[in-house]
Amino acid sequence: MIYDHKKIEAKWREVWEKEEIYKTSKNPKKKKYILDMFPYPSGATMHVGHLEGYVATDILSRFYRMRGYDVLHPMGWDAFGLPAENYAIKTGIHPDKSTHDNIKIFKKQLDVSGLSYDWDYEIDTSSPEFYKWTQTIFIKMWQKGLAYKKKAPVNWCPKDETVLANEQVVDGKCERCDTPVIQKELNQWFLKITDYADRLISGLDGINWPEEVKLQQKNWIGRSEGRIIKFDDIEVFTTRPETVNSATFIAVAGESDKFTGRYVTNPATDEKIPVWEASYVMLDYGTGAIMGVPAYDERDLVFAKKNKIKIVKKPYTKKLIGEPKVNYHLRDWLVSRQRYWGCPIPMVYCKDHDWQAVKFEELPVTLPNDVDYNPRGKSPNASSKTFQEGAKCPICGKKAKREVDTMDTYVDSSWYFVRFVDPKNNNKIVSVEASKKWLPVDEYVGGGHVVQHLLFARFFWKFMHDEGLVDKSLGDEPFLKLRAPGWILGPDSRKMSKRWGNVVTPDDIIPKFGADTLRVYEMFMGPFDVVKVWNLTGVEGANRFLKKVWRLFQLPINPACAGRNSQLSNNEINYKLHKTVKSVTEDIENYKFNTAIAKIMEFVNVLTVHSSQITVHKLGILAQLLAPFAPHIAEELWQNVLKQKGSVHASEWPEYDEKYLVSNEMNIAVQVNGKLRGQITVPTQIASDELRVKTLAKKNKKVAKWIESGRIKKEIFVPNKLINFVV
RNA sequence: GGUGCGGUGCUGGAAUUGGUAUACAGGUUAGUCUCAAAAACUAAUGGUGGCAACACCACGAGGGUUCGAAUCCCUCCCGCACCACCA
Repeated sequence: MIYDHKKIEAKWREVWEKEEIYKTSKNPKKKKYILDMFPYPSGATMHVGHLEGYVATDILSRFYRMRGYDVLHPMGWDAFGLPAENYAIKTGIHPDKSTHDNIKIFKKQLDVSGLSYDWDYEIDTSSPEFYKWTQTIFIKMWQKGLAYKKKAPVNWCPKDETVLANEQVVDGKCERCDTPVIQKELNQWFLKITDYADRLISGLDGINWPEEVKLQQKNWIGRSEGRIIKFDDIEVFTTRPETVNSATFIAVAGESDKFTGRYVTNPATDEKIPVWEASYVMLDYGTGAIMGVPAYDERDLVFAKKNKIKIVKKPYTKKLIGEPKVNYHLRDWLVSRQRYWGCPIPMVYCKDHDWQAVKFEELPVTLPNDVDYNPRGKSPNASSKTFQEGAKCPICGKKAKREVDTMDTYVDSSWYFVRFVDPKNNNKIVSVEASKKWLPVDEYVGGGHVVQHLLFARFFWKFMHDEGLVDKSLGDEPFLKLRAPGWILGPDSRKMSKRWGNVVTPDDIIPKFGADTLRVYEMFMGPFDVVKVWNLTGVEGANRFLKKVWRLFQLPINPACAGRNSQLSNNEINYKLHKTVKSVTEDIENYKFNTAIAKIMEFVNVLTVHSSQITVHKLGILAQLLAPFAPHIAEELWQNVLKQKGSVHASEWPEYDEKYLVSNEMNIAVQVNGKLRGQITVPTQIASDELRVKTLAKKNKKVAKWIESGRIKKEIFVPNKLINFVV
């Protein structure tokens, strides 16, 4: 029988679905919530890079299930967003239709990859059942004063005709279309994330995240401690108040560098100093004005020299003046979007009562279908004839006007992981029981570069936690552990893109090699978190490995002749078996999937060479170790070749026994002056006996040659490992 | 400019509580099988010298600590990522 991945994979996926082996426990005892960052179902198909993280969480989910954990491993769709709307403008196809068509394709791709999601927990942020609760949370924030509307200069993209958050402006350009962003005064809704700035920093200490991602969060928040000092009516912010007596000018934010003609008093010296406009001072940081201290600050020095301002260097003052103040780079989050395909902001405007929230029982405020979503500088919802129907002030009951803007899609992804634990609850965002059963997220996998998503999601969680919307006992961080897969580059070492024609999709690989090969290759490519280059010969290598495993299982099993035509004793092979189980277990826990596979390969090689040692027991363990990585072939081998009862994925993960991890003999390295000169093999019992090892080592011919000429000055003995003679 | 991460065979990478460098793959070469090819299998594969035993040299470069350094410290070079007039 040859390895026919097509037959095997389709067959087992059908069986798994019928037998519902991935259904989530209703009553978890030992829980693990394992989560991917959910995808935006775009028109471009998923490529092998997207799959990397999904395979990793699938391996973890299968592994922890086998270890007796109750696992929640859901998947859903970040379905609102600009691309679907832009597509609609171009083609006339409604975003709801194109998005859901895409979801079907994505889901199919995930399925053929053998991913063990429980689709009963699927969510879709564009469904009224979901966004009803997005609106609920928005209103709860408004009630707490955390959502407010104000006129503000905002970043405006003239091409997309929408405002952008600071985070969506890259080098002064729109992150989506690269159009230069302009400033425009508009009335906008903001969320007061700045109230949480300090907690968003301090919370990082207790969570298991990559240091670089934590650092990015800290930089983004950009906390700096300093003082506000008054120079007459001009306030400046400084982090070095002790240098105020050396301040020789004031600079306020301006377009070009020029003297204003004004002078103000330096409160530390009582001297009159000039007020300048300077382009290097930013309007929206601190007070928009600085004190110029050319003696201690490089940029101030450059400015002073250029404009012939005097430079004075005095020792620091001991007495600090001004008021202590903490400044942040982080701004309040602008969430209004003048767009259609998003969650409507559930607010109404009443002439007498200003902005009011729609009553909870009237939610959701649904997106109208009768809109013209061509951009005309205002929200498409304003063009709907039905959208304003029934809008009334919750206080006086008179007719009111609905907010026509929608929310930034980052709002949806800021709390979706909460909804996943109780996705069908019609009465609450999430029930207390469900939140206590599963939250917080234990393993979160996705791009570490998404600073904003992680910051916003932590902010929402902290709010929900403070308000008791999720149980307070769950702590105030939502993602206990985070790991980010490294990019997979195309075969030409460039980022996969249509433009380069170097996109590799699962459909390019699975029909020919199978999902198991794809999964094994992706995990074997290199360390999970580093950038890797796609290489087809590597895929063939992974396929060769699975074929080799297949052939190994076809060999006759005959325990009676074990040890007869093999140089390996039972003890030795048990040592290798148990060591493999130990390392694979530890490697999976630590996301070291590449070395886990390498160790399985080593064991396969051992069994292939010493085929007389093959037993059902050993092959069974091998199939189990392989199961998280290559679920289909493992199942076929487990059930059909080894005739085991039930699914390998429902079997109990093998335990290793410490007693087998001690072999009979040990290799001791012998060094002379730190250089390896020989090796001796000694019985394990004496491997830590310095005197006996020393005696044996000196007798070794190769070693003797190097020590005969001189007297041994020193001997260093590391038990079980090595002995070093210094001559 | 700042901060962080990294640099190991022909290639991807193992090895980091200091203790036998190059696990596991990929590639290449030779061989077996075949009319031939593919597949599969076997062997070799860091460099230099040597028939060989063996020796010396190699973990970006240089230095240091140590009996012993890919691993720790210092200086420099290179690459990647994020932030960037942040007062």
